[in-house]
Amino acid sequence: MSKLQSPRGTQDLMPEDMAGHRHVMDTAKSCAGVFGFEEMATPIFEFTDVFARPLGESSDVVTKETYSFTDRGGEGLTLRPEGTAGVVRALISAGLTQTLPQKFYYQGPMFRYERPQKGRMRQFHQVGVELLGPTSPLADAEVIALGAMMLDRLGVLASCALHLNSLGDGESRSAYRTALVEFLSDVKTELSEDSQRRLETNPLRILDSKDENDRQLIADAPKLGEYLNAASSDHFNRVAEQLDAAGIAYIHDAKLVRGLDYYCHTAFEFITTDLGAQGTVLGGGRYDGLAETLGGPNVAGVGWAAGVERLALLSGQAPRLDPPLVLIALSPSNGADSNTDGADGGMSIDATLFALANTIRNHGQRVEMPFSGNLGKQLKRADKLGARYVGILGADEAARGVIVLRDMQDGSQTDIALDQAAEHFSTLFQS
RNA sequence: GCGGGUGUAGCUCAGUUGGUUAGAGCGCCAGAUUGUGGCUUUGGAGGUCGCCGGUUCAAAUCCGGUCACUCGCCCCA
Repeated sequence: MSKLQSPRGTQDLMPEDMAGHRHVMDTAKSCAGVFGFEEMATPIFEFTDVFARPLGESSDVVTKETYSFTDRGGEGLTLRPEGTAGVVRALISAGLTQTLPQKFYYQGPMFRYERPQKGRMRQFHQVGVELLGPTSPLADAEVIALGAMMLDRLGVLASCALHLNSLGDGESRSAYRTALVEFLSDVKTELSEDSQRRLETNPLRILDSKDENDRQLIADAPKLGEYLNAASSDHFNRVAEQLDAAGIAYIHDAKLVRGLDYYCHTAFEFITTDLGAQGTVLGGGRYDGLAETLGGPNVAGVGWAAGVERLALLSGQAPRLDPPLVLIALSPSNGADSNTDGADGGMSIDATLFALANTIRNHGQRVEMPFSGNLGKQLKRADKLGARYVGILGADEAARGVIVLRDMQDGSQTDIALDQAAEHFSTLFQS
């Protein structure tokens, strides 16, 4: 439409959009706080290696979707495509691996060069939590419970299903991977084009192929669950046990896999049917090997990230500004019947009103002062702002030392003594 | 990266087999009401029909390209 548009896959967050984002972020932060997760932030760009190694050199996110560049000093940098790698890097950088566990909440923009769709942007926003240190299944359950609480507070949990699976530890996973590749290689030519490619790059991904023929072939494939070693299946069972105890419903989804290489054991996604193809609203899992991959000590971790845009789309109306008190000044130029600059030595009407507004604002109440217009126009403005009460001050009232308080609902007006106006107006909004 | 759909006023959309001044509702501005909002009523502003090119006496309408949005695939939050 206009020639001046934001780059593809980006969007301006105008107040009504921002209100939705803010609501999601505030809700996430407060839920995280209840669980003891404190907010932190990492840079929006990192050395490219921070993402390339842990996410998988061959993963799509790294090979085709990053915004990477060389800065003026010759450093290879990448705009973060996700949050976990940066958080773990920061943990190591700060030496916090000595004082575990650590619980972090974060929020901010991520960048992936993808074809935009509803709920999928090139610059998008995530909220996320990371619990670093514990290997216990309790940690997995705690993190999932936190996610469920947030979704519930946002009113979207009811339309989501929690899918849960175990990818097993490294040993289990590579054993299964070998078995799966062996099985699928025999029927390779029958697989869809995409899946034939995935057989090379990320065979586990074939499990959640949407191709009907693929699905039939997969039905007879070896199951991941059968390849879990004792430690892995025990871990999974204990996570499930905790969720049961907490009354959190889930679906054991043997086909649920993760796109990023660093995941092991628990993998989970909250999926909705209300967003078309972009149904995953919150996803995460355990990533015990990540810290070591980055070159740090062996630190276990589990966490998730949720898409702010997607949650905002689902969670409906977000709170906006409170209704204001509107103060209207009438000066000669807009209809008053005498001058305003304090012939009796007092303050002008504008100044009186401005001082009053400041006092009430200091009490935390929103006050709006229309900048111009006659009384009718200013009242119209007040109505549009959603004001319940309006204060009107003209030369008449100033001379009598009062201000008119108008109730916009029933149209009634009363005089309030000017020297008691601040207190009176403030109490109007305390209910 | 691949395939389908859609681009007309600030917003939601009409616009006939190509035909002369491109419309509606909502919103916006102003008047009726120069110290009283909503409701009503009257009037007004606002469009190079996404952009570029082609066909034609004539293009919002047909054709090609391009950009954007959108749905699906891919990928993922």
